Amino acid sequence: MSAEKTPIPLGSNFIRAIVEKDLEQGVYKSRQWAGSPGDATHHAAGQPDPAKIRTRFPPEPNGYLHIGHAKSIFLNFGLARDYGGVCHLRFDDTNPEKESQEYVDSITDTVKWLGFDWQTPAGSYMFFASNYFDFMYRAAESLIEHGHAYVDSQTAEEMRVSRGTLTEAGKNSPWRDRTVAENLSLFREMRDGQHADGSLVLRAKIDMASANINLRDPAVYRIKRAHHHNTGDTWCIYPMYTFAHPIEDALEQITHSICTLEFEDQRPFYDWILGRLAEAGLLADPLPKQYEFARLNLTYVMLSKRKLIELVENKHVNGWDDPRLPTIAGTRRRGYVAAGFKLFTDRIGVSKADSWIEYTILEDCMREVLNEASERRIAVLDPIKLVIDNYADNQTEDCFAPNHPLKPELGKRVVPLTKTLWIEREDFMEVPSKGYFRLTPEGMVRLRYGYVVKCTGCEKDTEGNVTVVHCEYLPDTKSGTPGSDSVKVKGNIHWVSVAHACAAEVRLYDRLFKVAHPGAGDTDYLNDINPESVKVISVQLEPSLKDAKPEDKFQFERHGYFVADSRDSRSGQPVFNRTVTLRDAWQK
RNA sequence: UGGGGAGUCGCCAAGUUGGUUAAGGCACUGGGUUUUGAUCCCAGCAUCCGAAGGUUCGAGUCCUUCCUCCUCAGCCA
Repeated sequence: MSAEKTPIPLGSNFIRAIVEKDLEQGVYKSRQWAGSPGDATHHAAGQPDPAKIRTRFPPEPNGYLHIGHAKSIFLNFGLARDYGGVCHLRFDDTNPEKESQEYVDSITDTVKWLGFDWQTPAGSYMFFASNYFDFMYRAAESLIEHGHAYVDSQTAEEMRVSRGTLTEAGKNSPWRDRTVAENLSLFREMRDGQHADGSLVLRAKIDMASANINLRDPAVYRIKRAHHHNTGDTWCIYPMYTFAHPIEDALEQITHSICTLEFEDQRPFYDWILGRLAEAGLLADPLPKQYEFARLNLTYVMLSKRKLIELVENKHVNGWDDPRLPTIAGTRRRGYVAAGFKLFTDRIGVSKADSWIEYTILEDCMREVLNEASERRIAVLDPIKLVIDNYADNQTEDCFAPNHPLKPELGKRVVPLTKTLWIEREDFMEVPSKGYFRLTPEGMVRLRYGYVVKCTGCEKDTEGNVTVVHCEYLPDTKSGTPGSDSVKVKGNIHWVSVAHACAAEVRLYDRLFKVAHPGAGDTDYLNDINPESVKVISVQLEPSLKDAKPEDKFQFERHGYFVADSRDSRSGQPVFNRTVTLRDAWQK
């Protein structure tokens, strides 16, 4: 082999580099897997883990997944797929007040739709943090027994004050030195419901003077009488995320625990918990490691979970699957496709730099896969009549339109031509602007898949609006016949026979926000909502579109990609949503 | 003013232990093909890596100082 530089693989990023290095050094070789999550003894009785690495996608079921989650899903599932590993879908359900089965269902739907499955020949990899509550409780007692945790009787407010500030150390709680026995019995009383919500809290005993505020004796268990969607009323104490998460990862033998940047400060605590539990023999090396990457920011889009909930609950949009929303459910209804999200995540990469991705990148990704995948159809969105004056009144003629210009194997369909057609209002200009090459008085244009026609004039209403355009066709120019292109024209317009057209509703969607960074500074993001984010219009479709089924996707030639709405389409009466326009070098 | 991060072309983003012409994608600009002003093809597009010093034969990569941005003070995740 020569000493050439090896080419950088496409999609290389710092996390893949870490995984490759770990694999090369055999860091995780000694891991055991017992077939299900569990503690050190559980896995010790298992087999060497057939999965080279384990990652996880750990959503809290308190909302719908959005485009930012798609980035994380492709990262985690993609890593597992590419390196002979497995990715767990794990519901991080440690706060019963915010979580629900509805959200669990929407999340599983979304993950499946994006193309991933936790059902494998080796078993199911869907887990719930709440199924580990028993172990977590045991881990908490272990911490107490080893002097690493104590029950604090301070109020939340007292705790806040004694935590100190960013620049001043905190003060020890007066309850910090309770004996192990006292802590243990108090903690058991907490579990047994003998204390009021919020009256006591279990805290890790680390260092109230730490420069890292997250290490100033963080809370690990709180009393909260709430019904849990999975464990019901079994518990009245629940673990905090910072305590629970590393444990969830360890029980599942996760190797690479990937999260977003805001958890970076939490990593020392993540390692601290795991270290203490390993010392106690509850967990075994090698322990999971946490890595952080920059979350997705998209221009013109709101990806804050809290604000998304607000938009839905305050009816600024129509539900979680409103096609203007960046939820996966919304984008799906808009006509976005999983392959487009895959392309998108590959294209934007993964790094630790805060960045804003231009929304057009996502749109381009959708165009790219939709162009390849979608059959073409004709739709006139802003119809005016075109009358071919020299065409026989009652004649109907078949024209043949290819279903996909790049895929002749997809065949052709018949579109009927008659004397009176619908054409786009914008395809005729009485006084053409510079460079315009569609229909103009005296001008010639081809009726796509039909004849070349010569404009002869137009009719207008009293306000001067064009109502009907007149033309004459050139009989020897029919598409597909010999010599049809003897007359060269630059313009090419689409049309639908008035007698055959199917009238339908189309929703033209635009961005939900009119500014690149909604709510930037201290402004209210609600003021940045685009009042024209949706326009409902009545259109004329070619006859074959009448039978479109919900979620059928097409390219409406010269317009863009459209999808039959999954909620409002009826048999024989489809409603279409515009997914994204075609690129247009003429306008815009 | 504490801790933890990040700064490479308009937007992303590769850049192993310093090694000689700074990947790639998107956008953009030219040109070609085209019965979608679409697609596709071809070409161009950072003497420069937040700034200033320094070490070195050689620095985006090492050292020093500085600047900017993000993030942390929930019994949320």
